[in-house]
Amino acid sequence: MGKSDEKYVQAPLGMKDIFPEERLLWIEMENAAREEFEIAGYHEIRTPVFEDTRLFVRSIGEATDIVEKEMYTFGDSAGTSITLRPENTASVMRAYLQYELYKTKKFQKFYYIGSMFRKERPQAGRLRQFHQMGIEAIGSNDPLLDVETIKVATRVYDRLGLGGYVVKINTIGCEKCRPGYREVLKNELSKHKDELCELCQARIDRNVFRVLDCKNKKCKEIRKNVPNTEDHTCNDCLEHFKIVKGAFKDINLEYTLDPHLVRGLDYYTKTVYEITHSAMGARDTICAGGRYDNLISDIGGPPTGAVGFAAGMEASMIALLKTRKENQESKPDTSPLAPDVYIVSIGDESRNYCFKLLNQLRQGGIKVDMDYECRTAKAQMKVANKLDSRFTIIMGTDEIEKGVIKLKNMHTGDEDFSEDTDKIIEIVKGNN
RNA sequence: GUGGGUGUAGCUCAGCUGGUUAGAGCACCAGGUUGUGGUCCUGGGGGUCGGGGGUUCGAAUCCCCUCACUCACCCCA
Repeated sequence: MGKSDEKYVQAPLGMKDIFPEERLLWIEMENAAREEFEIAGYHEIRTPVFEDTRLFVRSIGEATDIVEKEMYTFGDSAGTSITLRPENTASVMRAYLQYELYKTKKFQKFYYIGSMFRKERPQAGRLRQFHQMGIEAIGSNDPLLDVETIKVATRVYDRLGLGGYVVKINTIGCEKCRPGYREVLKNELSKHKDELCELCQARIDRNVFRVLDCKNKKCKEIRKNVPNTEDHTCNDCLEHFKIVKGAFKDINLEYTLDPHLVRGLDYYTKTVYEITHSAMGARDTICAGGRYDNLISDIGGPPTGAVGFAAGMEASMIALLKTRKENQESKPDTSPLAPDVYIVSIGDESRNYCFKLLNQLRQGGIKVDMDYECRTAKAQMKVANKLDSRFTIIMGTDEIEKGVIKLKNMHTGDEDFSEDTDKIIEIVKGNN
């Protein structure tokens, strides 16, 4: 079969397979996240991978690129429009609302880890099916929670040994002061419209805040003379932000104030933040989040303060791999995928005997495998070596007749005989 | 959606301005060692040179189309 064969099918664009070796890193990252999340009192919620399309349109915002052109939207047989989740926050809020969790316990903490879907052109660390892990603290306006969520994210990275990340924070105001600032920005920038890059000219009407983080030189020049976010933020938001900054100091967490930091999703209010990593290059955000006090009311619930983040797992992994490579971390002596024992069967007549032994050893908790290709003893030994098996058991007619098991230590080359399977299990387990 | 780059063996890649049966390293398989790995030696299998069309006596090489992958932009994690 060739790649031109009409039967040949490959994974759709932007979809990736993760094989056992790479999966080890995923497990490591997931475990680090789970442990830190649980330590901070966040518990896992698993929401459906698809939702009613309206949920995302209302929460993320109609005019965002995600909703306009990046969602995987289908009609089901009943004619309702469903969409593969492009992010998880909306779903968590929907669940909070749907089960009226606020009635029994207003304040709740959740975390999630899972696949998200966005139909965009894939590139480094960005796929159409990608993975995010994140936390949400729902039901409180406490600024301390803004900082808590950031601290939890950094603890996950610290646990993984990812150094060199930068925490950036900003406030984007609330529904009271944000519209006013939007108008001021529009007016100011319109005066220099001709000097702005083509993209920013469009952004003035579309999403004026985006001009603030444009990388174009001229745009950077122009916005220097534009009033700052904080000048147009209401007292409420300023006070909130002040407490946030103070809390950073209290727990010795470093941050960079980035007045140009904006968010692309409509639901953010007040504090927004990003964690970036230099190993990434052009697109350096590995984690982003903020407060979204209006999201729940936007989808029909009571006014409810909430804050959280989403970390891109592929992006985080690229950063992690790069720093590990730079630090030249030594590889473990034994492969985590290696079996403890590989059974070499000599002669077809011994195979059933070996299969029985294999199952006895597995019953005893030993990671053990054998040859299923009826290969020569030499070939089986090679496989054992390749798998990095610590032991081999060599069984031929001699051993079976004598009623013994021949155990070979692959590191030392020593061979031992034993009549007792339990003794074998003991030896293997004692040699970790 | 826009722009650039790349498609030759399972993997990483050679293959000069078109010239005989398309190569290397690694990996794989077998033998050397008739029941024993990691080193070494010997041999072997595997490619319609992404696909289609064109130019030519002759195309992996030049031209066109197409597909795939990849990087960047937009946007976002």
